[in-house]
Amino acid sequence: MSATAAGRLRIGELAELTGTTPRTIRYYEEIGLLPGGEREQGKHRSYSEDDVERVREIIRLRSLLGLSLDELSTLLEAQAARADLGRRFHQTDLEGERRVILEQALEHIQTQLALVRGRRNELEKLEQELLERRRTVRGALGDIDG
Amino acid sequence: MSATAAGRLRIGELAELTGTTPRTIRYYEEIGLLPGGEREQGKHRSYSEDDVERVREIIRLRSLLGLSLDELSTLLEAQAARADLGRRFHQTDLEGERRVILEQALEHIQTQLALVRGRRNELEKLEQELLERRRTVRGALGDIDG
DNA sequence: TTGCTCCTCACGTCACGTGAGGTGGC
DNA sequence: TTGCTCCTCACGTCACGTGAGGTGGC
Repeated sequence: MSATAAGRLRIGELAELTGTTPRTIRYYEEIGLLPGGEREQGKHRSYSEDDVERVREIIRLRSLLGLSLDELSTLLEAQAARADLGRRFHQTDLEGERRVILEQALEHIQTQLALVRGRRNELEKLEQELLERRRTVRGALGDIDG
Repeated sequence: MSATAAGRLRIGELAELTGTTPRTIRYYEEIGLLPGGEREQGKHRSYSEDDVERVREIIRLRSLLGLSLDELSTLLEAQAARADLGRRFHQTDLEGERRVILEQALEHIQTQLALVRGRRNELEKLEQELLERRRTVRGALGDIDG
Protein backbone atom coordinates (compact mmCIF):
# COMPACT_ATOMS: atom_id res chain seq x y z
CA MET A 1 0.00 0.00 0.00
CA SER A 2 1.11 3.54 -0.73
CA ALA A 3 2.15 5.44 2.32
CA THR A 4 0.73 8.66 0.94
CA ALA A 5 -2.87 9.56 1.77
CA ALA A 6 -5.33 8.04 -0.71
CA GLY A 7 -5.13 9.65 -4.15
CA ARG A 8 -3.13 12.60 -2.91
CA LEU A 9 -0.11 13.91 -4.79
CA ARG A 10 3.02 15.59 -3.57
CA ILE A 11 4.24 18.76 -5.31
CA GLY A 12 6.94 16.91 -7.25
CA GLU A 13 4.43 14.43 -8.60
CA LEU A 14 2.03 17.20 -9.61
CA ALA A 15 4.88 18.98 -11.36
CA GLU A 16 5.87 15.89 -13.32
CA LEU A 17 2.30 15.07 -14.33
CA THR A 18 1.86 18.57 -15.70
CA GLY A 19 5.29 18.91 -17.27
CA THR A 20 6.47 21.74 -15.05
CA THR A 21 8.51 22.30 -11.86
CA PRO A 22 7.72 22.54 -8.13
CA ARG A 23 8.93 26.12 -8.18
CA THR A 24 6.33 27.02 -10.80
CA ILE A 25 3.56 25.37 -8.75
CA ARG A 26 4.62 27.33 -5.67
CA TYR A 27 4.75 30.52 -7.70
CA TYR A 28 1.20 29.98 -8.96
CA GLU A 29 0.07 29.52 -5.38
CA GLU A 30 1.98 32.65 -4.34
CA ILE A 31 0.14 34.85 -6.84
CA GLY A 32 -3.20 33.21 -6.11
CA LEU A 33 -3.63 31.21 -9.30
CA LEU A 34 -3.72 27.89 -7.45
CA PRO A 35 -5.71 27.41 -4.23
CA GLY A 36 -2.66 26.53 -2.13
CA GLY A 37 -2.15 22.80 -1.70
CA GLU A 38 -3.57 21.61 1.58
CA ARG A 39 -0.97 20.87 4.21
CA GLU A 40 -2.19 17.62 5.66
CA GLN A 41 -0.84 17.04 9.15
CA GLY A 42 2.59 18.19 8.07
CA LYS A 43 4.25 21.03 6.28
CA HIS A 44 4.06 19.38 2.89
CA ARG A 45 1.60 20.46 0.22
CA SER A 46 -0.75 17.82 -1.09
CA TYR A 47 -2.81 17.85 -4.28
CA SER A 48 -5.80 16.16 -5.91
CA GLU A 49 -6.62 15.12 -9.48
CA ASP A 50 -8.57 18.36 -9.86
CA ASP A 51 -5.38 20.26 -9.19
CA VAL A 52 -3.68 18.34 -11.99
CA GLU A 53 -6.39 19.50 -14.37
CA ARG A 54 -6.19 23.07 -13.19
CA VAL A 55 -2.43 23.26 -13.62
CA ARG A 56 -2.71 21.69 -17.07
CA GLU A 57 -5.31 24.28 -18.01
CA ILE A 58 -3.12 27.14 -16.79
CA ILE A 59 -0.07 25.94 -18.67
CA ARG A 60 -2.04 25.29 -21.81
CA LEU A 61 -3.68 28.69 -21.95
CA ARG A 62 -0.46 30.44 -21.07
CA SER A 63 1.82 28.70 -23.56
CA LEU A 64 -0.63 28.13 -26.43
CA LEU A 65 -2.49 31.39 -26.31
CA GLY A 66 0.27 33.50 -24.78
CA LEU A 67 -1.88 34.87 -21.97
CA SER A 68 -0.22 36.50 -18.97
CA LEU A 69 -0.84 34.98 -15.56
CA ASP A 70 -2.77 38.10 -14.70
CA GLU A 71 -5.14 37.67 -17.62
CA LEU A 72 -5.39 33.99 -16.77
CA SER A 73 -6.47 34.55 -13.19
CA THR A 74 -9.20 36.93 -14.35
CA LEU A 75 -10.39 34.35 -16.86
CA LEU A 76 -10.31 31.44 -14.42
CA GLU A 77 -12.04 33.41 -11.70
CA ALA A 78 -14.87 34.31 -14.05
CA GLN A 79 -15.17 30.66 -15.07
CA ALA A 80 -15.26 29.50 -11.46
CA ALA A 81 -17.82 32.15 -10.53
CA ARG A 82 -20.09 31.03 -13.37
CA ALA A 83 -19.73 27.38 -12.48
CA ASP A 84 -20.59 28.19 -8.88
CA LEU A 85 -23.63 30.26 -9.73
CA GLY A 86 -24.67 27.70 -12.32
CA ARG A 87 -24.76 25.00 -9.68
CA ARG A 88 -26.85 27.10 -7.31
CA PHE A 89 -29.37 28.11 -9.94
CA HIS A 90 -29.62 24.55 -11.09
CA GLN A 91 -31.08 23.74 -7.71
CA THR A 92 -33.29 26.76 -7.24
CA ASP A 93 -34.52 26.69 -10.84
CA LEU A 94 -34.56 30.40 -11.48
CA GLU A 95 -34.66 30.09 -15.24
CA GLY A 96 -34.20 33.75 -16.07
CA GLU A 97 -30.97 33.91 -14.05
CA ARG A 98 -29.72 30.62 -15.43
CA ARG A 99 -30.05 31.95 -18.95
CA VAL A 100 -27.97 35.02 -18.17
CA ILE A 101 -25.20 32.84 -16.77
CA LEU A 102 -25.26 30.48 -19.70
CA GLU A 103 -25.15 33.34 -22.16
CA GLN A 104 -22.14 34.79 -20.39
CA ALA A 105 -20.43 31.41 -20.51
CA LEU A 106 -21.18 31.18 -24.22
CA GLU A 107 -19.63 34.58 -24.82
CA HIS A 108 -16.45 33.65 -22.96
CA ILE A 109 -16.14 30.45 -24.95
CA GLN A 110 -16.52 32.39 -28.18
CA THR A 111 -13.75 34.76 -27.13
CA GLN A 112 -11.42 31.87 -26.43
CA LEU A 113 -12.34 30.18 -29.69
CA ALA A 114 -11.48 33.35 -31.58
CA LEU A 115 -8.07 33.44 -29.89
CA VAL A 116 -7.44 29.77 -30.67
CA ARG A 117 -8.40 30.21 -34.31
CA GLY A 118 -6.23 33.28 -34.74
CA ARG A 119 -3.25 31.34 -33.45
CA ARG A 120 -4.08 28.32 -35.56
CA ASN A 121 -4.20 30.45 -38.69
CA GLU A 122 -0.80 31.93 -37.93
CA LEU A 123 0.60 28.47 -37.35
CA GLU A 124 -0.88 27.23 -40.60
CA LYS A 125 0.69 30.11 -42.50
CA LEU A 126 4.04 29.29 -40.94
CA GLU A 127 3.61 25.65 -41.87
CA GLN A 128 2.82 26.56 -45.49
CA GLU A 129 5.97 28.64 -45.70
CA LEU A 130 8.07 25.83 -44.29
CA LEU A 131 6.53 23.37 -46.76
CA GLU A 132 7.30 25.79 -49.59
CA ARG A 133 10.92 26.07 -48.45
CA ARG A 134 11.15 22.32 -48.23
CA ARG A 135 9.89 21.97 -51.78
CA THR A 136 12.54 24.41 -52.99
CA VAL A 137 15.33 22.59 -51.18
CA ARG A 138 14.13 19.21 -52.40
CA GLY A 139 13.96 20.55 -55.94
CA ALA A 140 17.57 21.73 -55.71
CA LEU A 141 18.61 18.32 -54.40
CA GLY A 142 16.75 16.68 -57.28
CA ASP A 143 18.62 18.87 -59.76
CA ILE A 144 21.95 17.64 -58.43
CA ASP A 145 20.90 14.00 -58.56
CA GLY A 146 18.98 14.13 -61.84
CA MET B 1 8.99 63.94 -51.29
CA SER B 2 9.79 62.14 -48.09
CA ALA B 3 12.58 63.69 -46.15
CA THR B 4 13.81 60.30 -44.99
CA ALA B 5 16.44 58.47 -47.05
CA ALA B 6 14.85 56.39 -49.81
CA GLY B 7 13.06 53.30 -48.50
CA ARG B 8 14.62 53.60 -45.07
CA LEU B 9 12.60 53.19 -41.89
CA ARG B 10 13.00 54.72 -38.45
CA ILE B 11 12.80 52.53 -35.38
CA GLY B 12 9.24 53.58 -34.57
CA GLU B 13 8.07 52.70 -38.06
CA LEU B 14 9.79 49.31 -37.93
CA ALA B 15 8.17 48.66 -34.56
CA GLU B 16 4.71 49.52 -35.84
CA LEU B 17 5.08 47.43 -39.01
CA THR B 18 6.06 44.41 -36.91
CA GLY B 19 3.58 44.93 -34.10
CA THR B 20 6.15 45.54 -31.39
CA THR B 21 7.92 48.44 -29.61
CA PRO B 22 11.14 50.40 -30.17
CA ARG B 23 12.43 49.08 -26.85
CA THR B 24 12.08 45.51 -28.08
CA ILE B 25 13.94 46.32 -31.31
CA ARG B 26 16.78 47.91 -29.32
CA TYR B 27 16.87 44.91 -27.00
CA TYR B 28 17.19 42.52 -29.95
CA GLU B 29 20.09 44.59 -31.21
CA GLU B 30 21.63 44.61 -27.74
CA ILE B 31 21.72 40.81 -27.54
CA GLY B 32 22.87 40.45 -31.13
CA LEU B 33 19.66 39.16 -32.69
CA LEU B 34 19.36 42.11 -35.04
CA PRO B 35 22.36 43.52 -36.95
CA GLY B 36 22.14 46.97 -35.36
CA GLY B 37 20.32 49.50 -37.51
CA GLU B 38 22.79 51.61 -39.46
CA ARG B 39 23.20 55.12 -38.14
CA GLU B 40 23.15 57.17 -41.27
CA GLN B 41 24.88 60.51 -40.74
CA GLY B 42 23.15 60.94 -37.45
CA LYS B 43 22.55 59.10 -34.23
CA HIS B 44 19.26 57.61 -35.38
CA ARG B 45 18.91 53.96 -36.37
CA SER B 46 17.64 53.28 -39.86
CA TYR B 47 16.17 50.05 -41.24
CA SER B 48 15.39 48.33 -44.55
CA GLU B 49 12.57 46.05 -45.72
CA ASP B 50 14.80 43.07 -44.97
CA ASP B 51 14.88 44.14 -41.34
CA VAL B 52 11.08 44.17 -41.30
CA GLU B 53 11.09 40.54 -42.44
CA ARG B 54 13.72 39.54 -39.92
CA VAL B 55 11.85 41.09 -37.00
CA ARG B 56 8.61 39.47 -38.16
CA GLU B 57 10.37 36.12 -38.30
CA ILE B 58 11.81 36.54 -34.80
CA ILE B 59 8.47 37.49 -33.28
CA ARG B 60 6.67 34.71 -35.07
CA LEU B 61 9.03 31.96 -33.99
CA ARG B 62 9.17 33.31 -30.46
CA SER B 63 5.45 33.72 -29.87
CA LEU B 64 4.10 30.83 -31.96
CA LEU B 65 6.70 28.21 -31.13
CA GLY B 66 7.71 29.55 -27.73
CA LEU B 67 11.43 29.60 -28.49
CA SER B 68 13.77 31.61 -26.26
CA LEU B 69 15.77 34.39 -27.86
CA ASP B 70 18.86 32.31 -27.23
CA GLU B 71 17.49 29.36 -29.18
CA LEU B 72 16.34 31.76 -31.87
CA SER B 73 19.73 33.32 -32.41
CA THR B 74 21.28 29.86 -32.80
CA LEU B 75 18.62 28.93 -35.32
CA LEU B 76 18.87 32.17 -37.30
CA GLU B 77 22.67 32.05 -37.37
CA ALA B 78 22.61 28.54 -38.77
CA GLN B 79 20.11 29.63 -41.40
CA ALA B 80 22.21 32.63 -42.39
CA ALA B 81 25.38 30.54 -42.55
CA ARG B 82 23.68 28.05 -44.86
CA ALA B 83 22.30 30.78 -47.09
CA ASP B 84 25.75 32.34 -47.30
CA LEU B 85 27.50 29.08 -48.13
CA GLY B 86 24.72 28.18 -50.54
CA ARG B 87 25.32 31.35 -52.51
CA ARG B 88 29.05 30.75 -52.73
CA PHE B 89 28.70 27.14 -53.81
CA HIS B 90 26.12 28.13 -56.34
CA GLN B 91 28.84 30.10 -58.09
CA THR B 92 31.71 27.66 -57.73
CA ASP B 93 29.54 24.65 -58.54
CA LEU B 94 31.00 22.23 -56.06
CA GLU B 95 28.11 19.81 -56.19
CA GLY B 96 29.21 17.55 -53.35
CA GLU B 97 29.36 20.47 -50.93
CA ARG B 98 26.12 21.92 -52.17
CA ARG B 99 24.35 18.69 -51.41
CA VAL B 100 25.62 18.65 -47.82
CA ILE B 101 24.32 22.17 -47.28
CA LEU B 102 20.95 21.42 -48.82
CA GLU B 103 20.59 18.31 -46.73
CA GLN B 104 21.33 20.27 -43.57
CA ALA B 105 18.77 22.85 -44.59
CA LEU B 106 16.24 20.10 -45.15
CA GLU B 107 16.87 18.70 -41.71
CA HIS B 108 16.38 22.07 -40.05
CA ILE B 109 13.14 22.58 -41.91
CA GLN B 110 11.91 19.17 -40.76
CA THR B 111 12.72 20.06 -37.15
CA GLN B 112 10.72 23.27 -37.39
CA LEU B 113 7.85 21.49 -39.11
CA ALA B 114 7.71 18.97 -36.27
CA LEU B 115 7.52 21.83 -33.75
CA VAL B 116 4.79 23.57 -35.72
CA ARG B 117 2.73 20.40 -36.00
CA GLY B 118 3.06 19.60 -32.32
CA ARG B 119 1.73 23.04 -31.47
CA ARG B 120 -1.04 22.78 -34.03
CA ASN B 121 -2.19 19.49 -32.58
CA GLU B 122 -2.35 20.97 -29.09
CA LEU B 123 -4.31 23.93 -30.42
CA GLU B 124 -6.72 21.62 -32.22
CA LYS B 125 -7.30 19.63 -29.05
CA LEU B 126 -8.02 22.84 -27.17
CA GLU B 127 -10.40 23.92 -29.92
CA GLN B 128 -12.27 20.60 -29.75
CA GLU B 129 -12.72 20.99 -26.02
CA LEU B 130 -14.03 24.50 -26.42
CA LEU B 131 -16.46 23.34 -29.11
CA GLU B 132 -17.62 20.57 -26.79
CA ARG B 133 -18.21 23.04 -23.98
CA ARG B 134 -20.09 25.30 -26.34
CA ARG B 135 -22.34 22.45 -27.38
CA THR B 136 -23.12 21.72 -23.73
CA VAL B 137 -23.94 25.35 -22.97
CA ARG B 138 -26.08 25.68 -26.08
CA GLY B 139 -27.91 22.51 -25.17
CA ALA B 140 -28.71 23.91 -21.73
CA LEU B 141 -29.97 27.13 -23.30
CA GLY B 142 -32.12 25.10 -25.66
CA ASP B 143 -33.63 23.23 -22.72
CA ILE B 144 -34.72 26.50 -21.15
CA ASP B 145 -36.26 27.79 -24.36
CA GLY B 146 -37.76 24.55 -25.58
C1' DT C 1 11.00 77.81 -33.77
C1' DT C 2 7.79 74.27 -32.30
C1' DG C 3 6.83 69.11 -31.85
C1' DC C 4 7.48 64.97 -32.51
C1' DT C 5 10.51 60.99 -32.48
C1' DC C 6 14.76 59.64 -31.42
C1' DC C 7 18.85 58.78 -28.05
C1' DT C 8 21.16 56.58 -23.72
C1' DC C 9 21.21 55.25 -19.00
C1' DA C 10 19.08 52.81 -15.45
C1' DC C 11 15.74 51.02 -12.40
C1' DG C 12 11.25 48.11 -12.40
C1' DT C 13 8.60 43.90 -13.49
C1' DC C 14 6.90 39.36 -14.74
C1' DA C 15 7.60 34.46 -14.50
C1' DC C 16 10.09 31.84 -12.94
C1' DG C 17 15.53 29.37 -12.03
C1' DT C 18 18.79 28.32 -8.67
C1' DG C 19 21.29 27.57 -4.82
C1' DA C 20 21.61 27.83 0.74
C1' DG C 21 20.43 25.79 4.83
C1' DG C 22 17.20 23.11 7.22
C1' DT C 23 13.22 19.74 8.28
C1' DG C 24 9.88 15.79 7.27
C1' DG C 25 8.19 11.16 5.75
C1' DC C 26 8.70 6.36 3.68
C1' DT D 1 19.27 5.43 10.31
C1' DT D 2 19.95 6.63 5.48
C1' DG D 3 18.03 9.21 1.28
C1' DC D 4 15.10 11.32 -1.00
C1' DT D 5 11.76 15.01 -1.41
C1' DC D 6 10.01 18.64 0.79
C1' DC D 7 10.27 23.46 3.11
C1' DT D 8 11.33 28.73 3.20
C1' DC D 9 14.11 32.63 2.18
C1' DA D 10 16.41 35.21 -1.17
C1' DC D 11 19.18 36.50 -4.95
C1' DG D 12 19.63 35.74 -10.21
C1' DT D 13 17.79 35.88 -14.95
C1' DC D 14 15.29 36.61 -19.23
C1' DA D 15 12.62 39.73 -22.01
C1' DC D 16 11.34 43.42 -21.99
C1' DG D 17 8.40 48.19 -19.67
C1' DT D 18 8.92 52.67 -18.08
C1' DG D 19 10.31 56.94 -16.85
C1' DA D 20 14.42 60.71 -16.65
C1' DG D 21 16.92 63.92 -19.03
C1' DG D 22 18.73 65.27 -23.30
C1' DT D 23 19.51 65.73 -28.55
C1' DG D 24 18.17 65.41 -33.61
C1' DG D 25 15.41 65.96 -37.94
C1' DC D 26 11.19 67.39 -40.75
